[in-house]
Amino acid sequence: MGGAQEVAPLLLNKLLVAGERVGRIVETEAYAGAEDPASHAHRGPTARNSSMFATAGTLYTYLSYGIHTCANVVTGPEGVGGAVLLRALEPILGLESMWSDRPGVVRERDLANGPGKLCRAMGIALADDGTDLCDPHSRVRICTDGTPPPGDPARTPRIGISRATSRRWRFVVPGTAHASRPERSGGGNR
DNA sequence: CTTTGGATCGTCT
DNA sequence: GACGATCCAAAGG
Repeated sequence: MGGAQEVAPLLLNKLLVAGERVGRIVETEAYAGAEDPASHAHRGPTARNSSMFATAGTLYTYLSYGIHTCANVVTGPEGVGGAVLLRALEPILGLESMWSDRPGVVRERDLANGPGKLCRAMGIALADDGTDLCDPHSRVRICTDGTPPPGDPARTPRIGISRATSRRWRFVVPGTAHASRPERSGGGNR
């Protein structure tokens, strides 16, 4: 496995499974280790981010703004602290559960078009931190239905951070209606 | 449509 | 004691 910024676009179009719920990943962000000032791993391992330093394929969940759970895929190698934040997905299976866990939502595309919403819709919690996403027996895991990652993912700066804002480490499936923000018109990709 | 501010709490300074 | 890898409702154009 390479660095987080290499893995992030490869996770696009993969399936995230949590119990009976399944969604297709359409938006990711890369966060590196000590070298990345915007990463939780920037200041080294702590009690909160310890699973970020685990082996590749580990789930790292954390509490955001005291309210929301966010989910990351650790990219390894062990001890580095690189991870990919899962920012949005397209609901595939288990829609009934998603609707009931997302009261007030009207449009299907609003079920999981944000990192906090994604965890809520999928039923992923802080307790799932440390899960082995590659183990077929895990409640939360990642697999594929054969759909390859897009050859030309949209690339933008990461959202919601105040440091290292010039790095364009956010990746989106082109044309998706399920990203956290609409496709910007006019295109243009580096 | 865009902008603004409140919610809420664990973690680190 | 301050600050978030966010979300939503409310208010303004």
